[in-house]
Amino acid sequence: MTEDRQDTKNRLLDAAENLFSHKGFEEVSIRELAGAADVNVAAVNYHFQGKDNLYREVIRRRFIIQRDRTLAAIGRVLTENNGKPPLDSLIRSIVSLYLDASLSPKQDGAFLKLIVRESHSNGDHATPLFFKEMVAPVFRTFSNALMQARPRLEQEQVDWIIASIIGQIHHFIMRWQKRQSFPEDSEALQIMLNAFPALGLPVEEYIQEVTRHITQFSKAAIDTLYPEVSP
Amino acid sequence: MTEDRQDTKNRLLDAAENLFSHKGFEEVSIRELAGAADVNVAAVNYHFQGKDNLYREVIRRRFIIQRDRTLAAIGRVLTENNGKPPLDSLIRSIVSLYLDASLSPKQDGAFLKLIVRESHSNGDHATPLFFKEMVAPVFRTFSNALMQARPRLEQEQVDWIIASIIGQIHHFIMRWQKRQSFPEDSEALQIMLNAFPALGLPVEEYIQEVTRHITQFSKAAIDTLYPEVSP
DNA sequence: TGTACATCAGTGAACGCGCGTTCACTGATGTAC
DNA sequence: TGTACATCAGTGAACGCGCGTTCACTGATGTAC
Repeated sequence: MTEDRQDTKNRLLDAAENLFSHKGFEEVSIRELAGAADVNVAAVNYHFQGKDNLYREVIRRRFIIQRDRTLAAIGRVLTENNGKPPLDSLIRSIVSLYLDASLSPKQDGAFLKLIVRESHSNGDHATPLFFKEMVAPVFRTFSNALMQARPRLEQEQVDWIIASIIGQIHHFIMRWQKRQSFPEDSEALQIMLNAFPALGLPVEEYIQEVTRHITQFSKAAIDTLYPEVSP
Repeated sequence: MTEDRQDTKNRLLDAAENLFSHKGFEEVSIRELAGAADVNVAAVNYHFQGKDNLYREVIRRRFIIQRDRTLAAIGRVLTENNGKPPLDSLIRSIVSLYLDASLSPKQDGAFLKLIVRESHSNGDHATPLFFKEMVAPVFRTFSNALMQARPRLEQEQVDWIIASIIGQIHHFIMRWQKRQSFPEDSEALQIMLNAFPALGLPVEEYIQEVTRHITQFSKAAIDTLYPEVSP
């Protein structure tokens, strides 16, 4: 079968997606990948001409999926509200989409951690790709939707608002990841749980609570700073 | 002189602080450190028994300085206002302190990038130290100060507010760092500047603008969500 | 004051290891005549 | 239909490299008698 002939390549892609998502680029070795895919070490270079390319291929595939989901979600909020979406629906849809894709075990791999990782890393393995295929279109669409929701907002104000929302999303994703990486009885974990008890919740409830908080916090700020009705 | 006898060790510490701040733990090799300090490779192990310990020593020294500055700054805002600080003064003091320590070239090393890095890394090189000596006391003090400023706030609400503020701070620091790491004429940089023009400002103005934004955004959210006067 | 020894900072070279990559090879499938 | 050759997925072993670390050593300073 033709599937059989592609078997090694596909198994490598699957293993790579899983391992890269959970550990990041540098922390996964080619031998580890080959082992997980039950494949020879040389296979990575045979099929992908290098570790970097395999990473890029994994990343591109997932980023495009998430980008399309994001654009679709925003589009849905727009059409459901005849082009004038409520601010909180808009924010809520994007926040829950990203948290879900990043943290939910239902998702096919916690791949969106890669976005946070990619945002913070200094590496060049996939950054240009990430900005061109993910950041640019998502920013543009989200930005436009915000201006539909609040027509008096200026572009520069929207830029700042988006930064604050994305910053919060990343931070709450990071907190969850960090929490997971701690030994269950470590002092650091105690400190973390004490400063932020929500990290003790099951993941689905954590996602809900974070979504609720970011949405209401950001909406409250926008409503107060940039009121829509003239005084 | 006794200083001469400690010369190698101090030169290593200085070089380590500089290099680790700018590149992170994994990205700095012992040979690089030794080269920068004009010292033999074996010196790191001789003086610090390993790369990890050198890293921890650098980190501890700097974190303690920054922690004490933070506690002092919050204390100052409190005493200047007789224990009832205006919310925006409180937020502004902590935001500007962190941005300054992270991004300003006036600072003795951009060492606070280490905090962002340490927050997001999965490594264990200095994390317990970081949580115990930095996160815990700063959180407690900031938390108490917020409750002085808004006595009706409950602890759980304060936890969420702090997370949102810290999340924004980290994100704007990250954006600046990421921007610096891009080649001057890259497409990714163009996309970034387009989505967030403030990154084109000189660093001092960037710090000012970010401080202004986070402060007013967060204060507006808090004022609206948790109004101090009963309706 | 002089000598013997201990202590210490610092060195140069080498070690072992894991990494990404390369190379010569196998064995099955497809194609040409 | 049968044979010769090309193409391709996949392999096993080895290569070169940079890493953190170790080891035997030097040479200056401090201490004891």
